[in-house]
Amino acid sequence: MAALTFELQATATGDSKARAGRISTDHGEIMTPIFMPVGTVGSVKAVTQQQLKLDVQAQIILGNTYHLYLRPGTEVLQGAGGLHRFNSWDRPILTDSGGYQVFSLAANRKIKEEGVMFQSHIDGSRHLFSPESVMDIQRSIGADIIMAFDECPPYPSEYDYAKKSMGLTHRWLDRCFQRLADTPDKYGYTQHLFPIVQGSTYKDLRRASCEYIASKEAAGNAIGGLSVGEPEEMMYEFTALCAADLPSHKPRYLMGVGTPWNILECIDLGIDMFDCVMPTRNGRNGMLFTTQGVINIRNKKWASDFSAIDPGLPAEISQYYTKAYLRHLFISEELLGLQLASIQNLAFYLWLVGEARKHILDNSFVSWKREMLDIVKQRL
RNA sequence: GGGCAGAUGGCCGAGUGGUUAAAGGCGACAGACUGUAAAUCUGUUCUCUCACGAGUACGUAGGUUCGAACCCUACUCUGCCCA
Repeated sequence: MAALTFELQATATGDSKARAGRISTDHGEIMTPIFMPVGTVGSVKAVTQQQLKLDVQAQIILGNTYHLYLRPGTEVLQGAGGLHRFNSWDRPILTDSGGYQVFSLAANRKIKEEGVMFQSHIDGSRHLFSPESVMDIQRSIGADIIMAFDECPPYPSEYDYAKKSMGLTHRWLDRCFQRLADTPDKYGYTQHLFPIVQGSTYKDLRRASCEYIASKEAAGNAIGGLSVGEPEEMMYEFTALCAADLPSHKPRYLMGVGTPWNILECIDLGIDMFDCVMPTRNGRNGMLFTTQGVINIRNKKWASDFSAIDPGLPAEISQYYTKAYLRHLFISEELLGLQLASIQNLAFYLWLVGEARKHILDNSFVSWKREMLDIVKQRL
């Protein structure tokens, strides 16, 4: 079937590097810039697939190799005919490789040249993740876009460690490409590997990594190892550096970012794809992102606020339910609260990137972004 | 009418002579969360003070003691049992 293609539709003028584009996959199109809801274990927590389509307007969602490998396991996923059929999501899917778990499960793993020995967070059992096994697992999951197996070094990292880690990520990348070339697509559509730039917070390493990654001429390129605790300005600095060094005719994916203002800034720097747990996790913890600003819905001030959750957002639930009711749901630990907050936040994120796209297309991105930043950062 | 048990901070509940403004839980009030080990985690929660610190507080009133939430007496209230 068709290859993954990227059509660059517009680029902002002046200092802005923002662009609008269209990614075509065998499961449909993705209009960029885009935010991708995270559905680690094959489920965007607390949100149904119907809600993702109708309320959130999600175009592509994520899954995670490490988590899906542990549960339900590749046998079940293959039996289902891949993750799309398993979770009934017929639009594009991207799977992260487990590289982030090398970082977040640091206490339970050991990194070697061959790969990473993981101890399952579920039952403590030991598993080896190698570039080859991770490609095989992602073949079984069947995502449209699959990520290279990388090491995401912590911040801060010593130069020597960052350099060695980057080298390892690059060698693993070669093995990922090789394995992918050696194995067929399983479900009749094409899977595309995105390599990941590393190099921690060292400019020469980041440049070298970008050069190496770009030389692979992959369908799209990702920037990893950022938003792991470094100052926000530093994250922007390295995003700018990497975005400038990665090819402009391929989508650029900034992994794990971020807040609404992070996303606006990074769109400005030339990023096309984002993912982050923030809208869902923070939503479940009572933090709402709205077109008016940020709300902690558990705060007493909302107890008798009968205005809509977010009057400025087109999503139905944002209009239909009130802040006071949503607060009540949170205080009462009603599950519906988790669902409404998650949908609100995701719908807001998708609205935000959609608006950004509109303003890039009609060449008004820069002034719109400036106004939007102030609103979106505001604490209500 | 008699017997027994009990009364602790918004609530539940530990404490039975000094290191107790009083454990713990709940509730309440804030904060954190960035390729998800997260419907999670952290902090505050008698009054006054930015703080140091001071003042009040373990049913009520009195007493013993250098010192009492803790011991004694009376009273009030609550629960259970017997009439």
